[in-house]
Amino acid sequence: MREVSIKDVATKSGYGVGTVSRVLSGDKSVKDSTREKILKTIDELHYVRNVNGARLRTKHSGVIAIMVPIINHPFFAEFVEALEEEANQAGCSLLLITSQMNKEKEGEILLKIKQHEIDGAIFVTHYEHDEKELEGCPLVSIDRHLPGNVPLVTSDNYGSTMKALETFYAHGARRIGFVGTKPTVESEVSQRKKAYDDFIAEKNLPDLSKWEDVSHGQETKLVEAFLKEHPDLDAVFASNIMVAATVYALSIQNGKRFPEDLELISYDGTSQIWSGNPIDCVRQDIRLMAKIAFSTLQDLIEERECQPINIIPTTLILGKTSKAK
Amino acid sequence: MREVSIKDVATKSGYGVGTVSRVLSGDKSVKDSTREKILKTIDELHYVRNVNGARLRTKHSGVIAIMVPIINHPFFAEFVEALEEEANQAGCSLLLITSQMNKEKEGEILLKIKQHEIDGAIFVTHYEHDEKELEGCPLVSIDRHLPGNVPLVTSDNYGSTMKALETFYAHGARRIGFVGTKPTVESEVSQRKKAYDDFIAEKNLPDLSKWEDVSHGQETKLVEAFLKEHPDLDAVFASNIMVAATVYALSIQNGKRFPEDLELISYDGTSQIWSGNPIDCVRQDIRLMAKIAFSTLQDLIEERECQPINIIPTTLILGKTSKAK
DNA sequence: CTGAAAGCGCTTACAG
DNA sequence: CTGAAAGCGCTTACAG
Repeated sequence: MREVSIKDVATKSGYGVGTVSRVLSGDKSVKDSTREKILKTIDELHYVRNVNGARLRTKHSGVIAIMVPIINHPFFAEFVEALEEEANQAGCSLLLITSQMNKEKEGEILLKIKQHEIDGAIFVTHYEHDEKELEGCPLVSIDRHLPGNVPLVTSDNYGSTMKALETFYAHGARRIGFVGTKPTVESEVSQRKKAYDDFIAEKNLPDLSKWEDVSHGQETKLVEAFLKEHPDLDAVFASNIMVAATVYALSIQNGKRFPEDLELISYDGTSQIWSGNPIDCVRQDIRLMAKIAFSTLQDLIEERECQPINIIPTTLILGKTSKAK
Repeated sequence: MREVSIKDVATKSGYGVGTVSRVLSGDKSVKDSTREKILKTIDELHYVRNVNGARLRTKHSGVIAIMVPIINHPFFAEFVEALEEEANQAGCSLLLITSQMNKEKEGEILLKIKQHEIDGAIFVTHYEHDEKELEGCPLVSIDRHLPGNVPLVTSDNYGSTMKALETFYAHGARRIGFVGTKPTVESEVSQRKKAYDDFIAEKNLPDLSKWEDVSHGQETKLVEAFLKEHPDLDAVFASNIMVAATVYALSIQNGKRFPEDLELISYDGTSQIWSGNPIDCVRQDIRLMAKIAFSTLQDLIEERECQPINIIPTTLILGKTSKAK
């Protein structure tokens, strides 16, 4: 049995397929009484529009892809969730692609765009293709400068870190540490470390930092080494929440109390590490980042002008593991 | 400028579009020399196949959807990641839909199937539509019986929980607690509680349980109340890792040591709560669950017979927060 | 306000 | 082993 198509609706309602199509797309020019009759027929026939016919014709799929290194990570997960909401509001579907640090998968996005499977994509990942390949592909990057003129959305990494460090300083901390996982590829995230370096240089403080390229899930070793090297810290700034949670857990196991014995602020304080996660943090406005990223991508897809660099402000959430109020 | 289509390849190579299509789909019947020439032309023209033409014709999209309540959660995230890998290996793309406890979004999946946007979907979520609606839609459910004959994939909730409880008992624990978040809708997850109930009845132990419908992120209150009600436990079984992590964190903050003062085993020990997460657990074989779910869905899509109920065995990971070895 | 027709880019029996 | 042709289901100028 053939599925019911726009033709069946046209025949049964007594109008042409063009008019049915106009009703489907909400075209204002259709007479009200016509619209009603057609809608009634659609209902009677349980007609549902086949998107592949439309996509073939219009050359737009209404699908975008999001590419993240991994999904089981608070920041990436929250970003994906926020992006999905943005996309859905605009009537778009979201294709998920996890790069798993696998370069091949990164190229797949470009292929999918050329295949007209997706209209564009957002990258929250390392990417090392050359300008030539990216040409003509609607792409937006998070936290990382891409070659060509791919727009960038990032948070205020430098300024927020600096502000957090100043907070420690203002409350008397002088032995201020910094621990973090260095990104494999240069990205805006490195501005967190740069802020620390500038800060200690300016205040003439000792360099108590550990900043290494460690894969996700291996943070424990990094943090253990860091805490062993610097057993007498007043305060620690952690470059992300996984590292911060490890600092917190290890220190508590060693009988330390926050903030009395040690202060801690983390970049990236997404909500779900464990329920009731108390760590003070620089909170990125992930929803806003997703919103800007999506609207920028839409501009690109519809060939409008767009902002090449978007730096989203953050909020400092304090009161539990640092002495600030 | 028009994009290059299969017609251009046909014209330039001197063959018909049918033959080009056969080369594209790897049809064996094409002569080697022909294939080579066409491949060369494809390369020269930088031709890329438009999937929407193919989808319209074949009525298959090669896309499936995964629907989870939220993505920022270790179990769901790992499952999605595993499923993506399965799908990709089979040449399928994965559409992500987060239900956010919003019933409307659940209906969208069905619509997308009817619209031919996706070939089928996997549900890891509550679902309350009636049998009629699900009819003819290729769907697989995780952890939850759906109306109609939607195949189910789940882990051995009852048996694994029982085994963990027996472990406590074997090491002398008698004040054994159970704490967990009760699913809003009846699901296989409730078998964990049932195992506890049966266990204490059989061993004639006191009921030290708390099992309530609490939303994700609100586990702290539940656990606090539980620990206050039962301050003198020997052992706790937590129905999921978010709850377990909260039990762990709160107990450590109160000076308890694991496993000396308190034993703890969790259902659902995914790796990333914090790096180095030490909690003993019933580990679900998420990869295998994803694999079975995907292959079952494929069977449905291609109208083959499939197993209606699939119970995947688990592994008990012990040695750190329980006294077992 | 509406219809007839062209065409988006592909695949697949069918015939040879 | 290959070609010509039909058709998947839609949208959109164009004409009236």
